[in-house]
Amino acid sequence: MDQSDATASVRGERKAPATIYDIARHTGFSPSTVSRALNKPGRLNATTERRIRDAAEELGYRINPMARALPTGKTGTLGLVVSDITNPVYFDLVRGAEHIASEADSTLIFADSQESARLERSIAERLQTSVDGLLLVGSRLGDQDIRELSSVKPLVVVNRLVDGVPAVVPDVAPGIEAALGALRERGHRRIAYLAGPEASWMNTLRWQTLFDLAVSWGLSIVEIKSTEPTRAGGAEAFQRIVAADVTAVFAYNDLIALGLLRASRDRGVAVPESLSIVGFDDIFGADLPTPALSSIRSPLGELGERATRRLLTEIDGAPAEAGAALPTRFIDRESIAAVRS
Amino acid sequence: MDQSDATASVRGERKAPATIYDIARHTGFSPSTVSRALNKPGRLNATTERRIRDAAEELGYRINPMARALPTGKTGTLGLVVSDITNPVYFDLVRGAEHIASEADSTLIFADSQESARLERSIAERLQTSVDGLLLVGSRLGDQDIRELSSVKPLVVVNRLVDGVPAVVPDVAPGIEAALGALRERGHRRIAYLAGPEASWMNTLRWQTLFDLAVSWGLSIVEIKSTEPTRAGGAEAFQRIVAADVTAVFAYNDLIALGLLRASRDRGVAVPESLSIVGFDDIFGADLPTPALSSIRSPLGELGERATRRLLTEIDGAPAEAGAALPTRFIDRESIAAVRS
DNA sequence: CTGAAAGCGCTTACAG
DNA sequence: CTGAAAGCGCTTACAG
Repeated sequence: MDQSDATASVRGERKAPATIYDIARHTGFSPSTVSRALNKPGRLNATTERRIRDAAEELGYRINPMARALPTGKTGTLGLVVSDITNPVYFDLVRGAEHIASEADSTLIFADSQESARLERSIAERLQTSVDGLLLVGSRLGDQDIRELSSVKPLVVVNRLVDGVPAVVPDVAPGIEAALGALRERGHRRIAYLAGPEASWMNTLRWQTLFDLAVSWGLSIVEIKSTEPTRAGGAEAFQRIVAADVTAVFAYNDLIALGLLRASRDRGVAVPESLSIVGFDDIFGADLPTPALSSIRSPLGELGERATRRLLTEIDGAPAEAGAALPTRFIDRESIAAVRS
Repeated sequence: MDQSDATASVRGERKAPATIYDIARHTGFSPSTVSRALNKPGRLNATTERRIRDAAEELGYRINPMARALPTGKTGTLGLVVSDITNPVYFDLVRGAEHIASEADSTLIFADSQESARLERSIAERLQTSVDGLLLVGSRLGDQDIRELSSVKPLVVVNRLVDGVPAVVPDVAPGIEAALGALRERGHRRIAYLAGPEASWMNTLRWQTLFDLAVSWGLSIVEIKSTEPTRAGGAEAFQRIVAADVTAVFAYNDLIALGLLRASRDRGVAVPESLSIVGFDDIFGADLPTPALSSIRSPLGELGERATRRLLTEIDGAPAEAGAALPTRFIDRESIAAVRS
């Protein structure tokens, strides 16, 4: 229900917020002095600073960030645009970014491109004029678009590499190697990769890394398309997985893996006895089903921290420091087992 | 790894973005005319409008929303602050809000208060000067704080009622009644409510509604505290649930319910045979465990739409239209069963 | 230590 | 239909 009526008491009574001019009038100082008192503590006569601060407090003054941004060019806020704010993958990344942003006294705001490249572009452009820098995670944009955005304001992409733009990505190899190794030890020889969106850079990286390793180990490996990177997409691929006659499958992400897991159970294919499944990302919920999903986890929190730090240095024009690799690791739960002989 | 070097190519080459003055110079018209051409299509000589638009395009002009906001007081953006952006509960709500915002050509930005009232207040204050209105969902703030925020700019609270401020909340009764009814039919007489945060208005509403109904039906009902509204909090409460000697428990939310479910299984208490569990919110993942969680679902998407529409009318100063009730409903999956005789 | 002035990028009465 | 001017709220050289 709406609580429509209670509203009347507030409506229309909104008083214009106090400005530095109000404080100036109130204290007899000039607006310049007020501005200094509020922004450069210690640079003024202590008592005038005191009086101005008190007046500000009394009048309920809050700085107008947009008015400040005009002369300074700095908004004090960072933007994080994700391809799908509704995807649990990004939770830790968000936390990491928040952590660093707050250390730097920047406000972090989020925007959601809802998996649409068109929307992503317009949101990023829009946001760009209102923030000091942008974090683009899981971007669906083309390299050229990203480069153009990057040329107008500091920007760092996460989980993707684009020539000429700062990026931070995890090292997927360790996790994949551990998972594939665990499978090989358990006798698996025929493996499938259930792919993600073709436009996803990360999808290509995962597939390529897995492919190279499997080949070098003499395992057979096939890529199987999925319709969408969701549980529905995973379920939909079930028949094609079965038809491919593999004993184990890597899924592009946990959503797909979860969908496949469920479909397998529903259609009577036992996981992990008849089919081993490993996902990517270790999202919220991966440990919920029976069997719990084994998954390759990115150090998302650190990715978020690193990316934000990178963005901050980019904004300051400071040189970027090289960072250590951010290795993925394999979280082995219950969805893989020895192949039946 | 960081891709530090590739960056050099971009660094420092950022050209100042084009302004309407650049366009003016470029076309020979005045800035006022440029402004009009860009904002009031049709009000100008068609060919001058054409030429100005072409020049804008050519120069890669993008309006500076903050500069525009100063004289107009309108930013064209709406803010949504959630108590925990990492909680799957809000997914549908976000989608609903996005839907309405985009229909109104407003940009929706998000901010996360990380379950901290202090942070929530400062973020809300900060954001308020940069948006046309604010949506506060699952606020941890006191009524008075919310009222103060509401007095400076349009604001609507979601999932909570505060005297004097526009709000939209679901009707929890139908879902609770259906769930409790299902339990009663199956012979349950002793019920527990595993509570959420005391500061949560929604927690109080759920408990109160459940309590009143149980009492009126002659069922016994107890409230059991939890340490936090998470899976860990649910697991931690397991022993107290067992000690309370109830046959069914309602959990404040699905996170708690999921934690309890898992703890029960781990400690050898069969769900639903020995203990029936029902959660709230039907979040992502509720259907994943075995048994799948039965849960009371809010029409979150509609809540988000409704709240955003309400905010928009508040911004326009239009009168609010009363809305129909937004009933919850019971999604009965596998976590409840008849009490063993 | 403090103030007057110019400027950030835009909009909008007010004239013409 | 178009332009000159004032103003939105702030900051920051430049003087004093």
